[in-house]
Amino acid sequence: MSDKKIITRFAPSPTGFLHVGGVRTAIFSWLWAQKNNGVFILRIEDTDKKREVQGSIEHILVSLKWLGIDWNEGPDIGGLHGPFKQSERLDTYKKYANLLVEKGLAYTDPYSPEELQAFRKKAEEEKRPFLYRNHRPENPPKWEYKQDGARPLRLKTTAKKYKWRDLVRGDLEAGEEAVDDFVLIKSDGYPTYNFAHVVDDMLMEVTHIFRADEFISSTPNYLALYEALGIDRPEFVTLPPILGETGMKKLGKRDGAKDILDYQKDGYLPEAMFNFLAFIGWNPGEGDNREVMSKQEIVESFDLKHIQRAGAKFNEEKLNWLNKEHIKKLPKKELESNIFSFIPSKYEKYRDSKFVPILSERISKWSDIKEILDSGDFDFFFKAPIYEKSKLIFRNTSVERIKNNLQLAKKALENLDKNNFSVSEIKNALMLMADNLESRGELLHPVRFALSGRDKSPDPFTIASILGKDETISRLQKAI
RNA sequence: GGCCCUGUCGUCUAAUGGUUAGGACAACGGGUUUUCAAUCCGUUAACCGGGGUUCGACUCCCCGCAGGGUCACCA
Repeated sequence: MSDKKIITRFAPSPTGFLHVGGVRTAIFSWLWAQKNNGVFILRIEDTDKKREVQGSIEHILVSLKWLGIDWNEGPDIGGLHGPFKQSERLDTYKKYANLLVEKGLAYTDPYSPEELQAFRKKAEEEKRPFLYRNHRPENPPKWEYKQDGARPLRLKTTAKKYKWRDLVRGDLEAGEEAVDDFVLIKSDGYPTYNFAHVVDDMLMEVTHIFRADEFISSTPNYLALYEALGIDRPEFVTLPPILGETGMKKLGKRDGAKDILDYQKDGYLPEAMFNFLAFIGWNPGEGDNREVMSKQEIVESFDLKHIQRAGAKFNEEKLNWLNKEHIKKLPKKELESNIFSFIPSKYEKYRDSKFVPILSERISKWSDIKEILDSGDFDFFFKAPIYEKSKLIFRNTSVERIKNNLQLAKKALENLDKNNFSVSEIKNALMLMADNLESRGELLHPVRFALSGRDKSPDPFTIASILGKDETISRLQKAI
């Protein structure tokens, strides 16, 4: 590789939200730029006025920022290679379109949409690929650029095989059926993606193009355009598809490709999301078994060599696990403030440091907190439990004995300092008692049940500590 | 149908001719001072098939098979 500055880009179209596939592409491009001290450009491909969705540019910027993906040049901050919205670059496309017309490499499409459709239908019926160049007009009208109602402009291609190198897939080639006279400028005066991205990547000096593998089949067309414009090819880095969890098909909106910001709402950590997405189609390889990695560690380890070729299924279970791992790494303060902010206001009473440990070990994402509290499993902390006598009994210990054991426990706890009613103090006191008995369970189980009134709950020491000395003693007395 | 891509445990993957095919998630079993959770330990589980090349193939070649992509005035 030369000492040329590495420049990558992410070029979404503002047609809605960013889903995991798009973000993954952004992450890989970003990583490669970071890794090489290069430049990462954000470009908005708003050439399809019909599909454009209001507000989606802002939404995209917010999504990337949430994940900690920043750009050196982009629509909001400008930069050397601007403007960064294709709708603001129409003169540029027009200029290069004219250049191709002058060279005799582009021509006007004289057909109506209906005529085209008929050609296409015929090809399909004959089970042949549709090739526009089979219908190339003899004497096309002179091309006229108009904002609207013009004739489309097409590239005049040569039917030939193309070969190229992909940094992930290796040497690729395609038959001449893969090349066709595609549209450069649409009848509304806007360029197509196929034309605009090639011109822009050239002018923005992009060195590496990261994109998903559905673009492999159109690469010969791009190669034809590079030739026509007389420019060098950039490097191609093809990413494997992300597949839906159910099938083999590419993850689309239908089978759950969510807005990446939905994961923020669900309470996933951006670092975990980044980590997870970076590992869809990449890993550090070479016996490096790390999976829980910080963004910085990923940047340092990132390479093109270990980008996968085969598609990978989106596995939410693993995402949950990974998110939990990242939660565990959070500093105490940050853990607490996150948990507090995800406790719904009607459960405000639970916004207390005492609840942080028992909540944090039971969740894999912040939104699980609401589920736990909604389930009522923790209600007993603020509501006196109602006992079902049979559940107080431990195995086949007699009622008398249980009562006696509860008395013992109560006595042990009464001796503790009210102001130092900590988990470890309580544990010491109760264990001392329990160890004198036949089994620890015959003391610990009734105590836990007396405090919680539930089959399942955190351990008795933790509950007692949260309830405080007075409430603990009172519940024990009630149970007795 | 043409062109093209892909193929290791259920899932994500390591391995670049020589390993008892390794790790992680999930599942299952057990331990950890009673239950849940957490944690620790362990178990089950894979090279798509068939031919070659080679002393030796998950790794290289060929032929199949299966899955996917693409054939837009969408990106």
